[in-house]
Amino acid sequence: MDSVAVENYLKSIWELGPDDVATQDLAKLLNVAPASATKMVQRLTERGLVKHIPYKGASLTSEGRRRALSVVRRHRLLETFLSQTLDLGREQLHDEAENLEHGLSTELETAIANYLGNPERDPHGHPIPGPNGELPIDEDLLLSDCSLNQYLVVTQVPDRDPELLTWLEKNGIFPGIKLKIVSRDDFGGGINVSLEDSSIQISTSVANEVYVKLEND
Amino acid sequence: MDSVAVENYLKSIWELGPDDVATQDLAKLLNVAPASATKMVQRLTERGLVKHIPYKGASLTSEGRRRALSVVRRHRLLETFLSQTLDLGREQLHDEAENLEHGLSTELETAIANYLGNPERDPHGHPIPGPNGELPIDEDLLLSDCSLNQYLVVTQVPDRDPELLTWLEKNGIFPGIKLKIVSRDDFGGGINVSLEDSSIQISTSVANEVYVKLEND
DNA sequence: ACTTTATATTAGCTCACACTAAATATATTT
DNA sequence: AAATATATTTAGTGTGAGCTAATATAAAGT
Repeated sequence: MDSVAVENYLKSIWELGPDDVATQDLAKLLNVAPASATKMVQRLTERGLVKHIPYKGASLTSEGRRRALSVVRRHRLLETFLSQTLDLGREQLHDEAENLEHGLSTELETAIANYLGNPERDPHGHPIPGPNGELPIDEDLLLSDCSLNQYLVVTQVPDRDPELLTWLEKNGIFPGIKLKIVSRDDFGGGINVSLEDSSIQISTSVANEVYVKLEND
Repeated sequence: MDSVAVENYLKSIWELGPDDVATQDLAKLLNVAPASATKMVQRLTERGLVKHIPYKGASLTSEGRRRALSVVRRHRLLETFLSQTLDLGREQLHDEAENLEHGLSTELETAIANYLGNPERDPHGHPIPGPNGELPIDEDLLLSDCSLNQYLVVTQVPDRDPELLTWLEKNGIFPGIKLKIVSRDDFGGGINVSLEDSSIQISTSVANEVYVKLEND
């Protein structure tokens, strides 16, 4: 079984991937010194889980990817399970799942998946990999890329930043919500969207983390 | 925060306690070499969590006990939570809780406790310590100590051995079940009990792990 | 009381995973 | 193209937690 550290590295490389993951980005995400990340990347390369081109970047081998997606699956199933049983705010889910994911046995993973009816998305709208690491193709659009006046439905919000998530929640932006971009401020100033019964301004950086689909899909 | 290893040692010392816990027993319970257990006991003594008299045995300090009971609380809450949401067999619960207990944050612990209505016992009937390490006095009687023909109710069954637990379950022995000892075989041969609508023989070693109370309490 | 046996501890090693400081590559400016 | 800046890797350490082999202590048997 992979150690907690190994699981976290694999997951992080996957999140930063697909390739040329920079040592520094990895180190920052995991809160370790860059040298520590280099070292671990080398260990993982030894084990055949990572391919590393020194001074260029790291990427997962197919086995590494399989294991990374297993962690992601456990994480997202746990988020879904916790949000469905206890009622925690969407913004607490991430950290709790992060703590528990490493201790979830295959049997319990399966039991939870069955209990939930094998969901395809977690409460943030992120797709849940299958038990063998299959990840459905994600065709969602970046909110910031959409044209004006299209009828859109929010499909995914970011999960890592509780502050941001609380803000989004408070302003009615979460998976399933319908909205429309009504105008675009010049010079990267953000976009103005109208929801069911409110309208708000969203900065470009936030709009870059929200995914949507066309309403009639 | 205590490491997983430290939490496991504290919990095991508590389980084997209250005092003069033998290095060997600890090592066996944790599947490590005796020397490793000695080493850890010394580290814990350094940290003020354990009192150790060399060649005699180890015991928890009050702070050590507090932390051990925190682990036990998380463990038992998780068992209860899992058994209530998913329906796992009583015999799977222990191992799953064992894996997850170390990753349970205080917030989630509280959320689960509230969700469950702050239960006092887990599915095996073991008392759940309070959030500050208070453990209610356990007045249950050992089945093997009870007299013949008393009306008894099972309160606790062991949780560590899935085989045994499956056997007990199959023979109708679990918390809440009423029974009566009808006779006692000589020379440690066990006891014969009658349940609602069956009667079985229970070996002394098993009867030493089942607790009961008088029916009218 | 002495010897044997069982149990504990110490000594010395190993591995995983972190760190800092120093060295080396690569990228960016001037 | 040289000089500077940034990113990455190497070298060297430390700590936690495990192991085996050797030694010490306590308990039991003669």
